[in-house]
Amino acid sequence: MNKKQRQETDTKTQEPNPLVRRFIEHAGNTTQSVGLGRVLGQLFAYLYFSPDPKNLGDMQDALGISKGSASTAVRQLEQWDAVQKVWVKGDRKDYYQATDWFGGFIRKALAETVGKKIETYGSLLDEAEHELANNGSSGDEAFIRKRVEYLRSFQMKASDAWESPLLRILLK
Amino acid sequence: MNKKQRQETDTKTQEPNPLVRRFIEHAGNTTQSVGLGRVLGQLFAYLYFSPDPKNLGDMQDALGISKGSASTAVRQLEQWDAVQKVWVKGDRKDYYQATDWFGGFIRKALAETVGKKIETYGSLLDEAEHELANNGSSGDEAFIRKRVEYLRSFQMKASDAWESPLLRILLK
DNA sequence: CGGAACGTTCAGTATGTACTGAACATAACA
DNA sequence: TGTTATGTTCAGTACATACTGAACGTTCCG
Repeated sequence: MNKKQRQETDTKTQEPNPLVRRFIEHAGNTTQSVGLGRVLGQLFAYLYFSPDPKNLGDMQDALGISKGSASTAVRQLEQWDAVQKVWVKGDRKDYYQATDWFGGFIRKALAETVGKKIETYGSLLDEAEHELANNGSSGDEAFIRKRVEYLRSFQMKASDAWESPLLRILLK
Repeated sequence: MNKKQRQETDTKTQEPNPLVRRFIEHAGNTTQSVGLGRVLGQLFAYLYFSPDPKNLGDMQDALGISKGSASTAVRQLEQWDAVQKVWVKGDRKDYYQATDWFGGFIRKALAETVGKKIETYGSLLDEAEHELANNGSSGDEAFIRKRVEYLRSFQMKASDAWESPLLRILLK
Protein backbone atom coordinates (compact mmCIF):
# COMPACT_ATOMS: atom_id res chain seq x y z
CA MET A 1 0.00 0.00 0.00
CA ASN A 2 1.11 3.52 -0.75
CA LYS A 3 2.07 6.20 1.72
CA LYS A 4 -0.96 7.64 3.41
CA GLN A 5 -2.02 10.78 1.58
CA ARG A 6 -4.74 12.88 3.07
CA GLN A 7 -7.28 12.34 0.33
CA GLU A 8 -7.02 8.58 0.22
CA THR A 9 -8.38 7.61 3.61
CA ASP A 10 -11.99 8.21 2.51
CA THR A 11 -12.98 11.58 1.21
CA LYS A 12 -16.70 10.93 1.39
CA THR A 13 -17.04 10.59 5.13
CA GLN A 14 -15.09 13.79 5.67
CA GLU A 15 -17.55 15.83 3.61
CA PRO A 16 -19.79 17.72 6.01
CA ASN A 17 -23.52 17.49 5.53
CA PRO A 18 -24.85 20.24 3.20
CA LEU A 19 -26.75 21.97 5.94
CA VAL A 20 -23.65 22.12 8.07
CA ARG A 21 -21.82 23.42 5.03
CA ARG A 22 -24.00 26.48 5.06
CA PHE A 23 -23.35 27.15 8.70
CA ILE A 24 -19.65 26.85 8.01
CA GLU A 25 -19.98 29.31 5.16
CA HIS A 26 -21.92 31.80 7.26
CA ALA A 27 -19.62 31.57 10.22
CA GLY A 28 -16.65 32.11 7.96
CA ASN A 29 -18.17 35.26 6.54
CA THR A 30 -18.95 36.54 9.99
CA THR A 31 -15.49 36.16 11.44
CA GLN A 32 -14.04 37.56 8.25
CA SER A 33 -16.19 40.67 8.38
CA VAL A 34 -15.05 41.28 11.92
CA GLY A 35 -11.44 41.04 10.90
CA LEU A 36 -10.68 37.66 12.45
CA GLY A 37 -10.09 35.82 9.22
CA ARG A 38 -12.39 33.35 7.48
CA VAL A 39 -10.97 30.05 8.71
CA LEU A 40 -11.57 30.81 12.35
CA GLY A 41 -15.31 30.87 11.87
CA GLN A 42 -15.33 27.99 9.44
CA LEU A 43 -13.34 25.82 11.74
CA PHE A 44 -15.45 26.50 14.76
CA ALA A 45 -18.65 25.79 12.89
CA TYR A 46 -17.19 22.57 11.59
CA LEU A 47 -16.24 21.37 15.03
CA TYR A 48 -19.45 22.64 16.56
CA PHE A 49 -21.49 20.41 14.28
CA SER A 50 -19.23 17.39 14.57
CA PRO A 51 -20.39 14.72 17.02
CA ASP A 52 -16.90 13.36 17.54
CA PRO A 53 -13.55 15.08 17.95
CA LYS A 54 -11.52 15.93 14.87
CA ASN A 55 -7.81 16.14 14.20
CA LEU A 56 -5.86 18.55 12.04
CA GLY A 57 -6.08 16.27 9.03
CA ASP A 58 -9.84 16.10 9.23
CA MET A 59 -9.98 19.87 9.35
CA GLN A 60 -7.79 20.20 6.30
CA ASP A 61 -9.94 17.82 4.32
CA ALA A 62 -13.27 19.21 5.42
CA LEU A 63 -12.42 22.84 4.86
CA GLY A 64 -9.76 22.59 2.19
CA ILE A 65 -7.22 24.62 4.14
CA SER A 66 -3.54 24.17 4.82
CA LYS A 67 -2.04 22.44 7.79
CA GLY A 68 -0.63 25.71 9.02
CA SER A 69 -3.97 27.45 8.92
CA ALA A 70 -5.68 24.66 10.76
CA SER A 71 -3.01 24.60 13.44
CA THR A 72 -3.03 28.33 13.99
CA ALA A 73 -6.80 28.70 13.96
CA VAL A 74 -7.52 25.83 16.28
CA ARG A 75 -5.09 27.12 18.85
CA GLN A 76 -6.66 30.53 18.66
CA LEU A 77 -10.03 28.93 19.32
CA GLU A 78 -8.53 26.99 22.18
CA GLN A 79 -7.26 30.19 23.79
CA TRP A 80 -10.79 31.46 23.82
CA ASP A 81 -12.09 28.15 25.19
CA ALA A 82 -14.16 27.70 22.11
CA VAL A 83 -12.69 24.26 21.60
CA GLN A 84 -10.96 21.74 23.83
CA LYS A 85 -8.26 19.25 23.15
CA VAL A 86 -9.37 15.70 23.88
CA TRP A 87 -7.41 12.49 24.14
CA VAL A 88 -8.26 9.64 21.87
CA LYS A 89 -6.56 6.53 23.17
CA GLY A 90 -4.25 4.76 20.82
CA ASP A 91 -3.87 7.81 18.58
CA ARG A 92 -1.03 10.31 18.77
CA LYS A 93 -2.87 13.03 16.94
CA ASP A 94 -4.41 16.00 18.69
CA TYR A 95 -8.17 15.87 18.64
CA TYR A 96 -10.44 18.82 19.24
CA GLN A 97 -14.11 19.28 19.94
CA ALA A 98 -16.16 22.43 20.25
CA THR A 99 -17.48 23.39 23.64
CA ASP A 100 -21.27 23.11 23.80
CA TRP A 101 -21.07 26.28 25.71
CA PHE A 102 -21.23 29.15 23.38
CA GLY A 103 -21.44 32.19 25.56
CA GLY A 104 -18.03 31.94 27.10
CA PHE A 105 -16.43 31.81 23.72
CA ILE A 106 -18.19 34.92 22.48
CA ARG A 107 -17.35 36.67 25.71
CA LYS A 108 -13.63 36.12 25.41
CA ALA A 109 -13.60 37.10 21.79
CA LEU A 110 -15.44 40.31 22.59
CA ALA A 111 -13.23 41.02 25.56
CA GLU A 112 -10.24 40.99 23.27
CA THR A 113 -11.78 43.37 20.80
CA VAL A 114 -14.40 45.65 22.27
CA GLY A 115 -13.14 45.54 25.84
CA LYS A 116 -9.62 46.43 24.87
CA LYS A 117 -10.84 49.29 22.72
CA ILE A 118 -12.79 50.81 25.57
CA GLU A 119 -9.72 50.66 27.77
CA THR A 120 -7.55 52.23 25.13
CA TYR A 121 -9.88 55.15 24.75
CA GLY A 122 -9.90 55.53 28.50
CA SER A 123 -6.14 56.00 28.49
CA LEU A 124 -6.27 58.42 25.62
CA LEU A 125 -8.83 60.50 27.46
CA ASP A 126 -6.69 60.45 30.59
CA GLU A 127 -3.84 61.98 28.69
CA ALA A 128 -6.05 64.47 26.95
CA GLU A 129 -7.53 65.67 30.22
CA HIS A 130 -4.13 65.94 31.79
CA GLU A 131 -2.81 67.98 28.92
CA LEU A 132 -5.81 70.26 28.78
CA ALA A 133 -5.70 70.91 32.50
CA ASN A 134 -2.38 72.71 32.21
CA ASN A 135 -3.09 75.01 29.30
CA GLY A 136 -5.40 78.00 29.34
CA SER A 137 -8.64 78.04 27.42
CA SER A 138 -7.21 79.87 24.45
CA GLY A 139 -9.48 79.90 21.40
CA ASP A 140 -10.37 76.46 20.16
CA GLU A 141 -9.10 74.81 23.30
CA ALA A 142 -12.35 75.56 25.05
CA PHE A 143 -14.22 73.75 22.34
CA ILE A 144 -11.89 70.78 22.42
CA ARG A 145 -12.24 70.62 26.18
CA LYS A 146 -15.99 70.35 25.88
CA ARG A 147 -15.76 67.55 23.40
CA VAL A 148 -13.28 65.65 25.50
CA GLU A 149 -15.59 66.08 28.44
CA TYR A 150 -18.46 64.53 26.57
CA LEU A 151 -16.33 61.73 25.25
CA ARG A 152 -15.34 60.93 28.80
CA SER A 153 -18.91 60.65 29.94
CA PHE A 154 -19.65 58.41 27.03
CA GLN A 155 -16.63 56.27 27.66
CA MET A 156 -17.62 55.80 31.28
CA LYS A 157 -21.13 54.73 30.38
CA ALA A 158 -19.79 52.35 27.79
CA SER A 159 -17.34 50.93 30.27
CA ASP A 160 -20.04 50.39 32.87
CA ALA A 161 -22.48 48.82 30.48
CA TRP A 162 -19.68 46.66 29.18
CA GLU A 163 -18.63 44.91 32.31
CA SER A 164 -21.76 44.51 34.26
CA PRO A 165 -25.25 43.53 33.34
CA LEU A 166 -24.91 43.38 29.60
CA LEU A 167 -22.73 40.35 29.17
CA ARG A 168 -24.25 38.36 31.98
CA ILE A 169 -27.68 38.62 30.43
CA LEU A 170 -26.66 37.92 26.91
CA LEU A 171 -24.17 35.17 27.54
CA LYS A 172 -26.05 33.12 30.12
CA MET B 1 -1.52 85.29 -8.36
CA ASN B 2 -1.52 81.67 -9.38
CA LYS B 3 -4.44 79.28 -9.59
CA LYS B 4 -5.61 78.25 -6.20
CA GLN B 5 -3.89 74.98 -5.25
CA ARG B 6 -4.98 73.28 -2.11
CA GLN B 7 -1.68 73.66 -0.31
CA GLU B 8 -1.21 77.33 -0.97
CA THR B 9 -4.09 78.85 0.92
CA ASP B 10 -2.33 78.43 4.28
CA THR B 11 -1.26 75.01 5.35
CA LYS B 12 -0.64 76.04 8.92
CA THR B 13 -4.19 76.84 9.91
CA GLN B 14 -5.41 73.56 8.43
CA GLU B 15 -3.08 71.53 10.64
CA PRO B 16 -5.09 70.07 13.48
CA ASN B 17 -3.83 70.54 16.99
CA PRO B 18 -1.49 67.70 18.08
CA LEU B 19 -3.90 66.41 20.68
CA VAL B 20 -6.65 66.24 18.10
CA ARG B 21 -4.20 64.50 15.83
CA ARG B 22 -4.02 61.65 18.25
CA PHE B 23 -7.76 61.28 18.43
CA ILE B 24 -7.84 61.23 14.67
CA GLU B 25 -5.22 58.52 14.65
CA HIS B 26 -7.04 56.41 17.20
CA ALA B 27 -10.40 56.78 15.55
CA GLY B 28 -8.88 55.77 12.26
CA ASN B 29 -7.42 52.63 13.75
CA THR B 30 -10.72 51.76 15.35
CA THR B 31 -12.83 52.00 12.23
CA GLN B 32 -10.15 50.18 10.31
CA SER B 33 -10.07 47.28 12.73
CA VAL B 34 -13.82 46.94 12.41
CA GLY B 35 -13.58 46.81 8.66
CA LEU B 36 -14.99 50.23 7.92
CA GLY B 37 -11.81 51.70 6.51
CA ARG B 38 -9.44 54.16 8.12
CA VAL B 39 -10.67 57.43 6.67
CA LEU B 40 -14.13 57.09 8.08
CA GLY B 41 -12.88 57.29 11.63
CA GLN B 42 -10.26 59.88 10.86
CA LEU B 43 -12.73 62.12 9.17
CA PHE B 44 -15.28 61.90 11.92
CA ALA B 45 -12.72 62.69 14.59
CA TYR B 46 -11.49 65.63 12.58
CA LEU B 47 -14.94 67.08 12.24
CA TYR B 48 -15.84 66.24 15.79
CA PHE B 49 -13.01 68.38 17.09
CA SER B 50 -13.51 71.22 14.64
CA PRO B 51 -15.44 74.18 16.02
CA ASP B 52 -16.60 75.31 12.61
CA PRO B 53 -17.83 73.38 9.58
CA LYS B 54 -15.35 72.09 7.06
CA ASN B 55 -15.52 71.51 3.32
CA LEU B 56 -14.04 68.74 1.23
CA GLY B 57 -10.88 70.71 0.58
CA ASP B 58 -10.25 71.21 4.27
CA MET B 59 -10.63 67.51 4.83
CA GLN B 60 -8.17 66.68 2.09
CA ASP B 61 -5.58 69.02 3.54
CA ALA B 62 -6.05 68.00 7.13
CA LEU B 63 -5.99 64.27 6.55
CA GLY B 64 -3.95 64.04 3.38
CA ILE B 65 -6.57 62.04 1.51
CA SER B 66 -8.00 62.27 -1.97
CA LYS B 67 -11.08 64.18 -2.98
CA GLY B 68 -12.86 60.95 -3.78
CA SER B 69 -12.18 59.47 -0.38
CA ALA B 70 -13.36 62.57 1.40
CA SER B 71 -16.54 62.68 -0.64
CA THR B 72 -17.38 59.04 -0.13
CA ALA B 73 -16.56 58.95 3.55
CA VAL B 74 -18.41 62.11 4.46
CA ARG B 75 -21.55 60.88 2.76
CA GLN B 76 -21.31 57.60 4.59
CA LEU B 77 -21.09 59.54 7.84
CA GLU B 78 -24.04 61.63 6.77
CA GLN B 79 -26.14 58.53 6.18
CA TRP B 80 -25.49 57.57 9.76
CA ASP B 81 -26.29 61.08 10.97
CA ALA B 82 -22.80 61.37 12.31
CA VAL B 83 -22.33 64.62 10.43
CA GLN B 84 -24.67 67.20 8.97
CA LYS B 85 -24.40 69.38 5.95
CA VAL B 86 -24.56 73.05 6.85
CA TRP B 87 -24.97 76.12 4.68
CA VAL B 88 -22.33 78.77 4.75
CA LYS B 89 -23.69 81.84 3.06
CA GLY B 90 -21.78 83.15 0.11
CA ASP B 91 -19.98 79.86 -0.42
CA ARG B 92 -21.01 77.22 -2.90
CA LYS B 93 -19.01 74.46 -1.23
CA ASP B 94 -20.62 71.80 0.94
CA TYR B 95 -19.75 72.25 4.59
CA TYR B 96 -20.07 69.57 7.20
CA GLN B 97 -20.01 69.48 10.96
CA ALA B 98 -20.13 66.57 13.36
CA THR B 99 -23.22 66.07 15.42
CA ASP B 100 -22.54 66.68 19.13
CA TRP B 101 -24.73 63.69 19.61
CA PHE B 102 -22.66 60.62 19.56
CA GLY B 103 -25.02 57.85 20.52
CA GLY B 104 -27.22 57.99 17.46
CA PHE B 105 -24.22 57.64 15.24
CA ILE B 106 -22.92 54.57 16.99
CA ARG B 107 -26.38 53.10 17.04
CA LYS B 108 -26.83 53.30 13.30
CA ALA B 109 -23.40 51.94 12.63
CA LEU B 110 -24.05 48.99 14.91
CA ALA B 111 -27.48 48.42 13.46
CA GLU B 112 -25.90 47.99 10.07
CA THR B 113 -23.35 45.49 11.29
CA VAL B 114 -24.44 43.58 14.37
CA GLY B 115 -28.15 43.96 13.82
CA LYS B 116 -28.01 42.69 10.30
CA LYS B 117 -25.90 39.72 11.35
CA ILE B 118 -28.38 38.67 13.98
CA GLU B 119 -31.17 38.79 11.42
CA THR B 120 -29.18 36.78 8.94
CA TYR B 121 -28.56 34.02 11.43
CA GLY B 122 -32.23 34.04 12.24
CA SER B 123 -33.06 33.26 8.64
CA LEU B 124 -30.43 30.58 8.42
CA LEU B 125 -31.83 28.92 11.52
CA ASP B 126 -35.34 29.10 10.07
CA GLU B 127 -34.19 27.16 7.06
CA ALA B 128 -32.24 24.68 9.13
CA GLU B 129 -35.22 23.96 11.36
CA HIS B 130 -37.48 23.55 8.38
CA GLU B 131 -35.12 21.14 6.73
CA LEU B 132 -34.52 19.11 9.85
CA ALA B 133 -38.23 18.82 10.56
CA ASN B 134 -38.79 16.72 7.44
CA ASN B 135 -35.98 14.24 7.79
CA GLY B 136 -35.79 11.47 10.33
CA SER B 137 -33.22 11.51 13.12
CA SER B 138 -30.79 9.29 11.30
CA GLY B 139 -27.37 9.13 12.92
CA ASP B 140 -25.66 12.50 13.13
CA GLU B 141 -28.88 14.32 12.40
CA ALA B 142 -29.93 14.04 16.00
CA PHE B 143 -26.76 15.72 17.09
CA ILE B 144 -27.10 18.48 14.54
CA ARG B 145 -30.67 19.03 15.62
CA LYS B 146 -29.58 19.58 19.19
CA ARG B 147 -26.97 22.11 18.18
CA VAL B 148 -29.39 23.99 15.98
CA GLU B 149 -31.80 24.04 18.87
CA TYR B 150 -29.27 25.64 21.13
CA LEU B 151 -28.19 28.11 18.50
CA ARG B 152 -31.78 29.17 18.16
CA SER B 153 -32.13 29.87 21.85
CA PHE B 154 -28.94 31.86 21.75
CA GLN B 155 -30.03 33.78 18.70
CA MET B 156 -33.31 34.70 20.36
CA LYS B 157 -31.63 35.94 23.49
CA ALA B 158 -29.19 37.95 21.43
CA SER B 159 -31.99 39.40 19.37
CA ASP B 160 -33.92 40.42 22.47
CA ALA B 161 -30.95 41.95 24.20
CA TRP B 162 -30.10 43.73 21.00
CA GLU B 163 -33.22 45.68 20.41
CA SER B 164 -34.45 46.52 23.84
CA PRO B 165 -32.80 47.78 26.96
CA LEU B 166 -29.19 47.44 25.97
CA LEU B 167 -28.88 50.13 23.37
CA ARG B 168 -31.14 52.59 25.13
CA ILE B 169 -28.98 52.50 28.20
CA LEU B 170 -25.70 52.72 26.45
CA LEU B 171 -26.58 55.30 23.86
CA LYS B 172 -28.55 57.76 25.95
C1' DC C 1 -24.29 80.10 -23.51
C1' DG C 2 -19.57 79.23 -22.35
C1' DG C 3 -16.64 78.47 -18.56
C1' DA C 4 -15.32 77.88 -13.83
C1' DA C 5 -16.00 75.70 -9.39
C1' DC C 6 -17.64 71.78 -7.05
C1' DG C 7 -19.10 67.11 -6.05
C1' DT C 8 -19.41 62.27 -7.63
C1' DT C 9 -18.07 58.12 -9.84
C1' DC C 10 -15.34 54.25 -11.02
C1' DA C 11 -11.52 51.81 -13.21
C1' DG C 12 -6.91 51.06 -11.77
C1' DT C 13 -3.49 50.49 -8.26
C1' DA C 14 -1.25 50.16 -3.90
C1' DT C 15 -1.38 48.29 0.48
C1' DG C 16 -2.16 45.26 4.05
C1' DT C 17 -2.87 40.67 5.59
C1' DA C 18 -4.78 35.89 5.65
C1' DC C 19 -3.26 31.85 3.94
C1' DT C 20 0.04 28.50 2.02
C1' DG C 21 3.60 25.14 2.25
C1' DA C 22 8.13 23.71 3.02
C1' DA C 23 11.50 23.65 6.66
C1' DC C 24 11.89 22.92 11.41
C1' DA C 25 10.93 21.17 16.16
C1' DT C 26 9.16 17.57 18.96
C1' DA C 27 7.57 13.30 20.52
C1' DA C 28 6.89 8.27 19.95
C1' DC C 29 8.19 3.98 18.68
C1' DA C 30 11.28 -0.03 17.22
C1' DT D 1 19.64 6.17 18.38
C1' DG D 2 17.57 6.57 13.94
C1' DT D 3 13.19 6.88 11.79
C1' DT D 4 8.49 8.02 11.24
C1' DA D 5 4.38 10.58 12.53
C1' DT D 6 2.70 14.73 14.07
C1' DG D 7 2.46 19.88 15.32
C1' DT D 8 4.43 24.59 14.74
C1' DT D 9 6.63 28.43 12.56
C1' DC D 10 7.46 31.89 9.22
C1' DA D 11 8.98 33.77 4.78
C1' DG D 12 6.62 34.30 0.51
C1' DT D 13 2.26 35.01 -2.17
C1' DA D 14 -2.13 35.54 -3.52
C1' DC D 15 -5.96 37.93 -2.69
C1' DA D 16 -9.13 41.28 -1.25
C1' DT D 17 -10.22 46.00 -0.86
C1' DA D 18 -9.50 50.84 0.58
C1' DC D 19 -7.82 54.58 -1.67
C1' DT D 20 -6.44 57.45 -5.62
C1' DG D 21 -7.20 60.59 -9.33
C1' DA D 22 -8.76 61.59 -13.84
C1' DA D 23 -13.05 61.90 -16.31
C1' DC D 24 -17.66 63.10 -15.88
C1' DG D 25 -22.03 65.47 -14.33
C1' DT D 26 -24.04 69.46 -12.36
C1' DT D 27 -24.72 73.92 -10.75
C1' DC D 28 -23.77 78.69 -10.75
C1' DC D 29 -22.14 82.99 -12.61
C1' DG D 30 -20.65 86.46 -16.15
